[in-house]
Amino acid sequence: MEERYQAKAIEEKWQRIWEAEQAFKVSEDAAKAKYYVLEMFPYPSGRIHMGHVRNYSIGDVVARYKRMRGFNTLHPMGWDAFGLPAENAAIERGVHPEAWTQENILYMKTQLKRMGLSYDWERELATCEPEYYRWNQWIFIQFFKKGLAYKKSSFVNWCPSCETVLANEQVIDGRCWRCDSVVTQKELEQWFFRITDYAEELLQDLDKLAGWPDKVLTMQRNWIGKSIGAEIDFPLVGRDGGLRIFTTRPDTIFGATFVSLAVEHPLALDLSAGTPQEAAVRTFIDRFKNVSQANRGAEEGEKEGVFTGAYCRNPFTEKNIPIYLANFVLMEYGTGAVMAVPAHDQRDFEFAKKYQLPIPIVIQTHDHKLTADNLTEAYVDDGVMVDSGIFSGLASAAGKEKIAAYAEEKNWGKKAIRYRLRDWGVSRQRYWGTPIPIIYCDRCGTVPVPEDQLPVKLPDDVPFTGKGGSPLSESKFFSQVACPTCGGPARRETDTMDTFVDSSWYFLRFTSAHVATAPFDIEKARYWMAVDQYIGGVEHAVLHLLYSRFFTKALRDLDLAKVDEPFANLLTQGMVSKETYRCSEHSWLFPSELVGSEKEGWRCPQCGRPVQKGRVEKMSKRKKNIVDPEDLINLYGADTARLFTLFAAPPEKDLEWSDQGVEGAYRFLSRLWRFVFQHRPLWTNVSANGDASGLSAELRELRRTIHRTIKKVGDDIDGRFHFNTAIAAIMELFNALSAAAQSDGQSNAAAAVIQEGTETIVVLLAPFVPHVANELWEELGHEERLDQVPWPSYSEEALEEEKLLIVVQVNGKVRGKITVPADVTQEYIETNALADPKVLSFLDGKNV
RNA sequence: GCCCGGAUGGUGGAAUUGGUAGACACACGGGACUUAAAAUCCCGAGGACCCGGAAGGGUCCGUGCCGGUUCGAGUCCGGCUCCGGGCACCA
Repeated sequence: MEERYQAKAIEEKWQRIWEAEQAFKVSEDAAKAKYYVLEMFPYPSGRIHMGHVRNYSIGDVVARYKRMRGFNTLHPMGWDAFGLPAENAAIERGVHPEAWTQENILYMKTQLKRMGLSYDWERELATCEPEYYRWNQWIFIQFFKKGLAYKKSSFVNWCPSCETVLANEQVIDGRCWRCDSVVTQKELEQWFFRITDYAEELLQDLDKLAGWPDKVLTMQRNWIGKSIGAEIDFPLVGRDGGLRIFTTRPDTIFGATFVSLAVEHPLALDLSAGTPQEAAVRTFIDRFKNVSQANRGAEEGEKEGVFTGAYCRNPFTEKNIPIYLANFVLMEYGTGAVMAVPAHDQRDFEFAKKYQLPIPIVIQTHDHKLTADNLTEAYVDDGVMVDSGIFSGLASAAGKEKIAAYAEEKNWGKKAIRYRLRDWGVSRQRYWGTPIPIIYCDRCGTVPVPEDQLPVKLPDDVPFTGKGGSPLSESKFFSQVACPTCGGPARRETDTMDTFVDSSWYFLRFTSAHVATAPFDIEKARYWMAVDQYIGGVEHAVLHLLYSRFFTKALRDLDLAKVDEPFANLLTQGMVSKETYRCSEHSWLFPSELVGSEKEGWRCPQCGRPVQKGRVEKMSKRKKNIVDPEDLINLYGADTARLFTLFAAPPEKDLEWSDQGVEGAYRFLSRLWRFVFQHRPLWTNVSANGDASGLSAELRELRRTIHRTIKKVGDDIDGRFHFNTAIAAIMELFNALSAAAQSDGQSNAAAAVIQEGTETIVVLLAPFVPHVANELWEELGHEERLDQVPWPSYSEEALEEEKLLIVVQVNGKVRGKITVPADVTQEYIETNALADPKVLSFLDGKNV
């Protein structure tokens, strides 16, 4: 190798070596401590982007570091390969989703390999392969048998223009994400997973996840949304039965002056039958029933309702109160019926004002300042119960308990707990997903596909039209099937599964990626699970991470998984952003398109208008602020790309892209490279034997710096993930070595310490910039691959300070600095500190 | 509206437990090398002010704003402002 740093040749060389030697292949080894580090696997969109580079660079540092620390380290990679873009490509360009996906996987795999990521590629998997998705189907059937998968009719988001169901996350402000049509509601038969069975455990076990960011824990807690309250029956007046309501504020029940129902409530129409209100109610229901919840208020939060003509009795006040339908009541939460307490609930307050319903105060502030007249908004805080019969005078907190207990005693209702979490609808009317392995027979009903007939493969005779309905039903042979139970004519389910199913257990599959007889090998999973460190974007804080936790628990209850939680530690990395440029006339512009200069101001290439440097935003094609990792690798090499993304910001923070910063990273590697080749000739006769005796004070200090750096870099990587400060410390050490080499590069003693320092830098850099570190290690005359070198340990003896700098503060302000030998007494320091003239000048009186 | 984060030089960011604020890097300025440029190397730098011929030395201010605790606060407490994110009629 020559004296110029040539990233391309070095990187190709080491990637070849790692491949040939299967350097990162692992298997179970009971003798070694295991470590499982996993980055969220990518969707094969075509090319990797900077978010991937950042995510996988972070994971690779952890993997390589843990390996050097002696852990048996599992670091796999695969493809979340089902999903909509492949189907859209098929519709728009006539490529089969399978071909499109495989091509993308192939290309992205070469890109990842060029990053030098230390994956065990033998465990590679793609969720669109029948060998993978057959186990989605198998798990579905196990869930079905346990009642965890079930079918029910439910309202779904429906785009009338695309004629398809939309997932909640595809509805933006009540409109379709693709065509911008107003989303409606449609009732469809859908398959669900009973995730709500695990609501309480999913909530409780968040406390076990000490290694997760608080932010994510909070988001999951809110998503599960546990509410404690009571269900109480309000008997109907003039007919049998009652309305069961759910409330978290039973203490306000004496203030309930009406009841509100969702338009979907089963009794909604029935109650008005035969009353003068019937027509109005029918109109109201028709107006709202197909409108998605997000679109039900004409304006933000506008309350609307209609009287049903019917009454029910508040069991506590024994008064008859009217029943209304209201546009803001949700059928899916609670019971679809709400006791309305206008004085103490803002929605009910607005509703009562609008329809002139009474607003009695039943919770008073402690200074009794609420009156019917001065109430301008609902009083929703705690207080003292008033006008509440025998409960008057109780604090509202105590009242909640007492009222609920009283209702239970009288058999009017019971204490109840509700969650916002809904069961997980997994049916998708799509082609490119896992076929749901169910057969419908007129005689036998809903029958799962027998396990020995799995996988139910995707048919390849489906036209891709983009029209509504399930594409699988267009296949000539797919749907028609003999009933597995009776042999009679039957039809297959033609919906496919939500792709989140695929990603809910792939981390288990990685422990035995190619086992053909089970979703994963139980013993291997027992060895590797849980994932010790999971790394990915915060956008998955709820859905993917919650579904994976649910799957892990459900598979545990099927005696497959042996852990309660899949991911012991979670790191959510920030996004990669860059400045944008925008012309008022011609929208977003690439920086390279701009004309003019930084000093004179940039102008638009089309209209010549001045262009302002815009906000720093997440990299996106639309905003033209992307950097293609491939260009970066071609220009500087993978090591530079890795070094910059790791150095520019701590992993959990957003990273602002800087082209100059990349240059800086490259310069550092070049400088190190040159340094090694320049000084190596001096090291042929010396060896770093760690013997410090006879070294000058300067060299002893240099050795101290070396060992301090070893300690700091280890501490920074381990658990803290402060890669930016770890790299900064390495740079500091390098600066110190450079300075030493310049002032005293000739003596044998100095050469030995500088050699020790240089080797230390190369080893410490191995997790961050593996190619150049490996190459330099070899150039330094080492036979064994740097990947196999253990992480260096620091010497306590070398760390020991001989002299200490003592900062003397007077009233918190630095007034003097004294240097003392490390082994002196307290009095010695005090005496010297008080002898310092500067300190003295600030000490008019006594010292503390 | 509710719940989480965050705010430190020209910029990205350091400061791990309340103890020298601004490590490291980028950008910038100056110098060396060069016919020249690039590359490389060296030096400088928070702000205001003071002493000195100079090298240098010193004082005060300074971590979004106001207040508090403490010998001492970027760090802890109370009250705001702004920015980012999540949830959003959940009874």
